[in-house]
Amino acid sequence: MGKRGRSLEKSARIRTLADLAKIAGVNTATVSRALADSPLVKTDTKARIQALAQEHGFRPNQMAKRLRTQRTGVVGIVVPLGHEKRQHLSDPFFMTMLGYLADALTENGYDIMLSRVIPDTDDWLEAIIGSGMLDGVLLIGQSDQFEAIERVAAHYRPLVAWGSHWPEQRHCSVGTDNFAGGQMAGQCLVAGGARRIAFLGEVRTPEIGQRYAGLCAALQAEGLAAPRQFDVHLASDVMEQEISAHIAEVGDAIDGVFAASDVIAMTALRVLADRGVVVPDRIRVIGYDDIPLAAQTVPRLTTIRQDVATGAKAMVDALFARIAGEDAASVQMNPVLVRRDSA
Amino acid sequence: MGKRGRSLEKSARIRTLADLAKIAGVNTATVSRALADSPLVKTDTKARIQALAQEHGFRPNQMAKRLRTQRTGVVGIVVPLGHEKRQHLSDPFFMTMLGYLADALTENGYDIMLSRVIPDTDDWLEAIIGSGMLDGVLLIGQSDQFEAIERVAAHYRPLVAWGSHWPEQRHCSVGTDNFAGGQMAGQCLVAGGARRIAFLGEVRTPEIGQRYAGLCAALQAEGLAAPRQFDVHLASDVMEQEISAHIAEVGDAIDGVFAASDVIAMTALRVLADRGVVVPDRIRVIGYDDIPLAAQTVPRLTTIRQDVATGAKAMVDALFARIAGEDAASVQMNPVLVRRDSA
DNA sequence: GCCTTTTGTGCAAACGATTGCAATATAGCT
DNA sequence: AGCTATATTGCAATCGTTTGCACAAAAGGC
Repeated sequence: MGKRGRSLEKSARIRTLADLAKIAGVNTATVSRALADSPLVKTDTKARIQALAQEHGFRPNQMAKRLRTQRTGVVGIVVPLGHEKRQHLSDPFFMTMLGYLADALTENGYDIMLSRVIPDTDDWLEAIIGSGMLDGVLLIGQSDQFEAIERVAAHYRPLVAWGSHWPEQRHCSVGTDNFAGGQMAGQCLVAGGARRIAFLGEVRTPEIGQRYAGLCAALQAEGLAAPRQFDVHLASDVMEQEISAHIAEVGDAIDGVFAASDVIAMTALRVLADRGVVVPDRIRVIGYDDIPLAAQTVPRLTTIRQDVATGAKAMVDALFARIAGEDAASVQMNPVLVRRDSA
Repeated sequence: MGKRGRSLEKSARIRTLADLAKIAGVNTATVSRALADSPLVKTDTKARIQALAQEHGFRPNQMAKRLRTQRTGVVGIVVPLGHEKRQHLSDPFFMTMLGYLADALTENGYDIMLSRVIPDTDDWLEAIIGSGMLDGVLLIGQSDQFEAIERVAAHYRPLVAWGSHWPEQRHCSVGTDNFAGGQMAGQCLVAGGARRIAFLGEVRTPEIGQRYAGLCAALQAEGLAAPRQFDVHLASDVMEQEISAHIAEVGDAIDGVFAASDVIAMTALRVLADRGVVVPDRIRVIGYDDIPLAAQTVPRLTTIRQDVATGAKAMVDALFARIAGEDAASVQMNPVLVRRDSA
């Protein structure tokens, strides 16, 4: 006839080290060490405490642990959306990257804190870092925030960004050689017979800007006219209209399209199909990234592959090195042309 | 002699409330209240302290704050991958969902902790919850972990899952009526003239199982034969081969395909194109989800839309209610048929 | 047996914030 | 001026761990 009816068997829940210490008849210190599997505590005491913990489903409070150890075990993954306010966290390339990063981090016992940031104030990165919650930060893409990243990198080491690398750059970045990638795309289009080429994508961000630069260089090397460049927003609801308008504008004046990403390329493919333009016969199309779905389009998309898996691994390796206080240089990987049916 | 003091502008960094309190000449309590914009502290003191904090770029240590307040301000987003060990966090539907969830949570001042879990031990959810790091948990998909979720939901309230709802279910779920969606898909295929239908997808998870059940019901209502069902793995590198094999196996025996997700449908479209099968004339294809890229396929994919945006909002609303101690019922939304060109 | 080592445990001080309560300064009234 | 009500600020306890150090018990050496 106890008043508290529901706590039948299990007496008060074990929530803290102290609780557990009490029922184990030892000090919290011992419990703490036992759970950490410290060699300091006697083997049977350890076993007994661990069993007790298991039985009561006890898990130490992470907040307290982190406060005490000054190690959070959390790394932040941040997607800066500076140039693309309406974009949702949905670009398949970034998402695949996120998946691999998540894998690598979880494997190493780190938790992930995800932020999708629209850099409105200029201290967005400082805010994330200064919260004291993070052992390190991974940026997926530099967006148009190169300056902000540089500034922070000057005094904050455990920071690695996916993206471009510039000669004078201070922050650690991992990425493919976008200039080379752009060149390859250009050469591929030209080799297929294309002469008048359009580039679909905003060139304001370093990554895409370099791809565009590579394309220009390739065309120039062949003695061809500079490409026409069109801005394209990544928000899915406007992209198709924009591309459609651009294609309509250039009409027959082009015979090749280099899209800044596969999603853009796929949309372009769709728009061209609508207009009855046969790809690649009439217009050749090449994308960038090689997202999984790129192999499933009709026609299959020719594209420049960025190897996400090794890229993610490189990012995490670099980050761990920097967390450990070592130094880690930027890495620039080589993109590879994946020749399929669209160019 | 002047005392050592404020003249050293660049002196020791301000890291703690105490540091700031010292240079402000007040107690930590006042600083704490000032930064929290408490009405208890005098307006000018407040302003002075805030200015000082700003100037030194001071941000309070979150770990300490959370330990003290017992509120973490973090919600966990967990993607259970029970039935699909090789899947990376990459299904566009889940990713779009993640984006919307991230938006809604960040808007409300919550941080996100992302876990991609392969439920190897059966207390994976307990482990996540018991860490004391999370104010609440959002599950993106139930996978085949219905039992585990139910078990935890019995004693842990702030938990909301995307997925199916069963009559006897205890945990709060938000999702579309998958049975109805399956029915709609079936009816659409039949209305277009299809008679022998294949279902592409594993029926082990409740969500997809219900879609399949809906399809069966629709066919039965029309007096048609039961559909053929094929397992398909979500890992992108094997999916195409699997589907290809399945299509080859049934050969001319089918004239309609209902894919459990748009990604599967897109791959099916590709496979059919390879075989020279004209969609929808020879085989009609319908997908599920309506991911952004579904509108960009050739031919454009007919599909059953799940409204991610309102779904995510509903999940977050329910979670907040539950965090606040209120009760929130499961919600089941109506899927809608998006008729495009593939069926 | 006495004096070192070696093992195990316990004590208590951090970690850096928040907050109930006490204390003081200021204002408001006769 | 005297006294109360109110606006500010300070004190100190607390959140739940970890860990340096002291300490006790057992073991080893002579």
